[in-house]
Amino acid sequence: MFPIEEWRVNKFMNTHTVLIVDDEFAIRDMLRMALEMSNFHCIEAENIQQAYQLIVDERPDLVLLDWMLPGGSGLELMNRLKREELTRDMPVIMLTAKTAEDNVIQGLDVGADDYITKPFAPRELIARIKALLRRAGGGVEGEKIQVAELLLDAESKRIFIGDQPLDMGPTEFNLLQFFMSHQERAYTRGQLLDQVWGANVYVEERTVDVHIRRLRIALQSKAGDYSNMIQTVRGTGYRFSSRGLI
Amino acid sequence: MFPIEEWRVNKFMNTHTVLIVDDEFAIRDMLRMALEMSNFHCIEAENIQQAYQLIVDERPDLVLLDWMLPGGSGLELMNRLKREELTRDMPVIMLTAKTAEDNVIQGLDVGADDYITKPFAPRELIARIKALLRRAGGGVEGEKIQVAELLLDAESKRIFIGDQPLDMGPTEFNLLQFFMSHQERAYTRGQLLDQVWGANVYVEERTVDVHIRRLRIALQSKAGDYSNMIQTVRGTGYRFSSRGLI
DNA sequence: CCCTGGTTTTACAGATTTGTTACATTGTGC
DNA sequence: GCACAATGTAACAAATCTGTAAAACCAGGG
Repeated sequence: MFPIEEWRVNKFMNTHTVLIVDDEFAIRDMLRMALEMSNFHCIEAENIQQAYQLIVDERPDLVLLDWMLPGGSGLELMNRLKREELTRDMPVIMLTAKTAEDNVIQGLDVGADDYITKPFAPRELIARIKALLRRAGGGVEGEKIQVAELLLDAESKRIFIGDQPLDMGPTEFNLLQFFMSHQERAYTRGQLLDQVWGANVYVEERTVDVHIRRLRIALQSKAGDYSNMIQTVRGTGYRFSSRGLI
Repeated sequence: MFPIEEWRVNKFMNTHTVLIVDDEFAIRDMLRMALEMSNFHCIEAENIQQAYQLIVDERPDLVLLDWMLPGGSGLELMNRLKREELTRDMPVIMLTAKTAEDNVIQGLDVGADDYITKPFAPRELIARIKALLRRAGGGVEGEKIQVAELLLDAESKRIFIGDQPLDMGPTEFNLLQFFMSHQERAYTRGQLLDQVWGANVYVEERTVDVHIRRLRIALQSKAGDYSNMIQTVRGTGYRFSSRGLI
């Protein structure tokens, strides 16, 4: 396989992806600067359409949304995000230019999770982002999920059975992480692709099977065999379940 | 979302209908080619009137709509679709050309569920269509129905007696799901075929008997025997009842 | 530029599910 | 009790789905 330590050091380490939505290049650049300083990974959009695509495709952990955008306010996007199941609980911070109190109230009303008025101190922005991410679940510190002796540590990106670390690839890890945080529910291959790979990536559905297999293999270790928690749901897809088979 | 019958039919036949709206024959042809390669069923319209007609008549699963159309832009159709209850949930992908002129509208959110700019790779189009169909149809209610110790968990697609999961095929599961959500009522074989198999599916009525038998067998487990809840209504068909047999 | 580890595609084998048929059994009205 | 219709059963071949191995592909590091 591969040494786990190594890919842990890549750019996805324990970084969160933040989508910056603003039409002014200068602002985007400034924000990117500030965020990357604090180890966030940034993607940018300059209009609503681009933003929506990126949100669906890349599933950022948080959205920084400018209130004023040409051709439809950020409010429009906001509504849309809150309307759809897939994006409903993605945290959004609204950027407002002036301290018009109405705007602030409106922004909160539509479902923005927080707001910040320009100009602002980078430290404040970072603080708010971290707070939101923490609140959104998972948190910057990384989560741990345990089922019986099987322990997933999101922060270190490792899986243990007891205290024996398992060896598996990044995709297998992500798959397992998704499964362990969505137990007892059957997912189609398509849904798994959406959730684990990201929407709109073009890969064959059968690819999922292959990774499922590798995950199952990885879950069989001297310390214990948890491979039967990854269950096949014939005609549908797969499911993670700590309850017995059949 | 979609009426359940429709969803089932599509699922069963594994073919979705896509309406292509574009005034240029060449484009329509190209799109049709790409789509049929991936097992989609295509219908075409070259103007808004035709398109609307087809949408109402044939209820496609998804609409591919060109932005530039003679005699009223695609925007017009878009608005209409989103305004009407009947068509509001129909996913629409907007085709936009990447000319400077069109950049003006780039930022506008007209309510399309996704956008793709010409020229595009067929693979990308297919990927986006699939993702969208998944999102549209994926709102399946995750219900749990319990009768005595018998528990149907739609989300995980499993049946339990107590906490012992049962083993049965997909068709048996669907059959039981239908029965458990329509208890105390007799259905003819024909009705069951319509409801569980999907409308306009050609299978012998006696096939139902066979699946009823398989379901009954599945409902007999060490943990309990619920097979007598599937009752024969002589001269009519079958019924699910939690009250005892007559 | 090649290596290397990881991912995706592909092809095929094996397993399960499914619809049908033929035959057995049951129930009903006479 | 008989005849007949309706339903239960078992077996089978076709269709589908999943598991698996291996080849093709890709990106990053030397």
